[in-house]
Amino acid sequence: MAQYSRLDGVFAAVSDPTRRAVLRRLGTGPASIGELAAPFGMALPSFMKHIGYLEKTGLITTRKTGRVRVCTLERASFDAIESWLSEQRGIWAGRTDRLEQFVTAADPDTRLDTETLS
Amino acid sequence: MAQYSRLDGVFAAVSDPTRRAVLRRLGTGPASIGELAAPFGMALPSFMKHIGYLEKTGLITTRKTGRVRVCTLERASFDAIESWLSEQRGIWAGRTDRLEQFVTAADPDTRLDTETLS
DNA sequence: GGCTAACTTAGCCGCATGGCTCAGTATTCA
DNA sequence: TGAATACTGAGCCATGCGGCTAAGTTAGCC
Repeated sequence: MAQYSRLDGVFAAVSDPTRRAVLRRLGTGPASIGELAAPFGMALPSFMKHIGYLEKTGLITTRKTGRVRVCTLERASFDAIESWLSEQRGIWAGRTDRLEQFVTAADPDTRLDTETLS
Repeated sequence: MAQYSRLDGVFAAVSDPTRRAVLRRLGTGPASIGELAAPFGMALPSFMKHIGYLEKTGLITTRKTGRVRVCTLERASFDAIESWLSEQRGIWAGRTDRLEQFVTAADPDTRLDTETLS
């Protein structure tokens, strides 16, 4: 059991203030590592871990051009959170059937997470 | 500042599949610790840690009656997630001013210049 | 070629998380 | 009263996170 859901990673990634700040900045457009790291009084390797985490969970993508790595926000990955919220709210409303739309339309991980409980 | 910490905790709490399952179950109504723990092949003290975490972050409240502790979902605490999503989407849309209502104590990174997109 | 900028890799450290067991406490029930 | 139920507390352990430094690599420029 304990199947890993995409949600695990997404929520964990978003639980850190540094990473949320990065996501916020990337919401305005792509940026390089150095540019993103500048506002934080943090060693670059430390900052890179955050970037690596965000990329691993699919919240951002990166591409290296020359010696500069550019990060781009992946807006679609936020849908997992939205879906989860909708699911939860659907349960509160007492109509689980309704959210089948969201869940089945989402990625396999979300489905897995759903059937973990029942 | 320091209004983050709530989001930190909420997202961290929600990043665990066991805890999400608990939240889902509690969405249908209050339940005792034992009742909640039953579906998981987990020692009770381990499970209690999850409950403690959920309570600490305000996602649930608990009350002990006799020897049974009953847990209740605190729906309002989900608003923090909703607000954060709204903020993020607001940034994508290029209008930060609008979401000032939600995020009052945001940090300096929230500001951005209106350029691309409407 | 040689210098600098922009990462990148390797490795260390302290603390928190998520699991466990082995008791202990407090109700409830026969 | 005594046993069973339902937690609760203490403490151990492995892993992972978030920070650091030091050294290496690659690209761009004079």
